[in-house]
Amino acid sequence: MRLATFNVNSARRRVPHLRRFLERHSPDVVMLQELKCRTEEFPALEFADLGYRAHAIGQTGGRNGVAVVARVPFEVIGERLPGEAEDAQARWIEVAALGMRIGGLYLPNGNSGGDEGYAYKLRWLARLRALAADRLELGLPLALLGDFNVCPTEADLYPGALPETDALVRPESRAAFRALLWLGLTDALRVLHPQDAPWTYWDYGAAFDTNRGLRIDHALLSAELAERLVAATVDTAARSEEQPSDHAPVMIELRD
DNA sequence: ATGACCCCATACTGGGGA
Repeated sequence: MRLATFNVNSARRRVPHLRRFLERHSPDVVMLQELKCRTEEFPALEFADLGYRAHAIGQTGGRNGVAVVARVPFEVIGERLPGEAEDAQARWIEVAALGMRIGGLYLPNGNSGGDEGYAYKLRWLARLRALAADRLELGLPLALLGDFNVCPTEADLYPGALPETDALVRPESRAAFRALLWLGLTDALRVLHPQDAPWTYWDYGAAFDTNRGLRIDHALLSAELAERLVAATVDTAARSEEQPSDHAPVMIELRD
């Protein structure tokens, strides 16, 4: 079975790209981020003829937004990350599918909004860790897929691509990411490509042609799923198309 | 970092992204 995550940077603009991705790889479940539309504006019917059903969590104002697109049955478990009252930002979706629990997430960037913007990012990471710990305690096979907005190590960005003060590489961001791994989660792309894990994001402009990117979209797997992991890839074809997202899809394959 | 991106919206300029 194949699971994927794709930050589309506008769901409506990226319908052709997502359709081509679905046709190329036939993933069973795809978690989307940065819909940049309201729930009712998500183009769910654009994928129905390919056999996919969708559930979107949009947001007013053209910000954030996450969704699941799947060709297998799924149940939506949650639409907001627990732990913070009145969090209006659409950054989390949890589904039950294929006998596992799948979290789709769009972590706050943390570079805007000053100190409070970065504090919100760190709180979000702590809330994510608490949720993951709970699901693991229940014994649920868990996959966390999404745009984490964290380069876990210096190997996860083109040298000098970001200043040391950037919220994607700051020590507190990386420590919070490691704290997720300490729960027993496996970074799928890194474990299968220990020396040469590919980027998942390239800034618009010359970054893709010169391959100066970042690895910020991740698939973290609980132990039983990591034992079934046979492939983890970045679909760079999606990034090389016309009018692409600045992210490429990350896909993992698990033994049935 | 953003003249040299892109996307959205209380739009013809500004905020957010990473």
